[in-house]
Amino acid sequence: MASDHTRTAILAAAERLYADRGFGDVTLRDIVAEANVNLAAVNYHFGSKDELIAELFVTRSIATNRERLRELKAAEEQGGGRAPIEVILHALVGPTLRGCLGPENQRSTAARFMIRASIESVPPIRRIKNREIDHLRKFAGAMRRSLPDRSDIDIYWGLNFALAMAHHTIRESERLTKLSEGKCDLDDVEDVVARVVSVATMALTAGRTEAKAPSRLAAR
Amino acid sequence: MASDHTRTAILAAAERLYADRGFGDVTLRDIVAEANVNLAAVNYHFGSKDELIAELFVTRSIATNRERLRELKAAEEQGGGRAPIEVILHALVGPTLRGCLGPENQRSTAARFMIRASIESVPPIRRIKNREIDHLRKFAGAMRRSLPDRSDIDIYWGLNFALAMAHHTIRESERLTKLSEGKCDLDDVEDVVARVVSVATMALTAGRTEAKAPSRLAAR
DNA sequence: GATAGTTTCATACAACTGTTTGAATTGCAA
DNA sequence: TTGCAATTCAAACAGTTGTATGAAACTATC
Repeated sequence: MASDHTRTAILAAAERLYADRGFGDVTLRDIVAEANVNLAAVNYHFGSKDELIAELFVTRSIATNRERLRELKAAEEQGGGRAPIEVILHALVGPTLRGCLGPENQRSTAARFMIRASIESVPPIRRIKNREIDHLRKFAGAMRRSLPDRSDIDIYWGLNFALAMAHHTIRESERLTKLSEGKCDLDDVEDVVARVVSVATMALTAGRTEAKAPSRLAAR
Repeated sequence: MASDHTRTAILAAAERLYADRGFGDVTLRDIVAEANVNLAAVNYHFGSKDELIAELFVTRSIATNRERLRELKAAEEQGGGRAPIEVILHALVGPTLRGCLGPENQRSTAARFMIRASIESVPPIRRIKNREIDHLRKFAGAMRRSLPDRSDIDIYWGLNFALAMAHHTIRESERLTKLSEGKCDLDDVEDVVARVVSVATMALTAGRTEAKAPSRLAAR
């Protein structure tokens, strides 16, 4: 019951501050000042600072994961249980990239928070990330169904590289912009997604079939 | 002058502790206890905690960078100013991967420290990383010479993806092992390097020439 | 062996952290 | 209104942090 107003205000303020300044130098006192609530409110409503961070991260994580699985499921249903590998990879990296890149001024606080979380990775967040493996396994399964002639090893490496490119591009987007002197346009999110998916697809299909047609050809 | 013994002991102890437990929860008191020196010694010899961390990181960084440039230069000289793209990529990701992967028990403290630095990225380290762009530009230059028909945009994206795969694999090596149930062997460093180089090469040469022969064919 | 410069040491300091406390206030039901 | 629970609040707490101090111990030079 109750208005929940304080709770909400703390969550919003914390997300904003963490997104802007990182976990390292944002204190509870900064948060409650920004939220215009009393210092003790954080411990009253959340138990501890770590639980506050965890709640923020979990909320955003399950939103992203749900989005990913929604795309994946739709693709597999349409393909009769077997989706093209590009579509699977698109479902894997699309939601994250779409959430975390794009014009900075229209990037949501939630997105900027998740970028921070991927850069700094404080203990409470690291604990949660470890539980993400089950979620990734679902994608590995879909990839195996899509490319039944590829070994598990190759599947996992492909999955790893796809996530690598997506996350690294998010983490180091500033550096890539500076390095390329603006030539790499990170605001064109769909182009970034297409590049990541394309390379990951090549990684998974090289020396086997054409990149375009995931097939069930010869075994290794 | 002087024996430098204290200085050295502090550096060694700090590197070991940071590598094992992360920057977050290693205090100066932990370090001086491990090094068997007085608390004030850190400030006396290094000025501040941040300067100690910075010194550790720059030492290791320039070692890695020197190694990378050595490989790159040798390759370009042998190729008469133009090295095959695979060899350039090998010089880019090889030293880091070789330093940070491999059987855990024979992984150097320096390597484990650098992994930490890439995961946690505290302020003094972040400041130094920003100066790494000049170093990367040298590789971009070599890649451009190797693939003169590719646009700068593609070069930078290829560079970005190569670093992405290498660093992410290091950062998340534990997770990949767990996810693949040990099927992906991260101790076989040369296999990992080959995989990263192979995928990055494909990314840079796809739709242009065969992956094997970096050539000077038709323009885009 | 006295002197000057460097290095070590125990200790204190000042600031900041997340958390707790217990009293005041609020909101709502009877 | 009365009573009771939920919430807010100011204040203090307990712990830790990096840093500074000034005296002691050492080292090498003359």
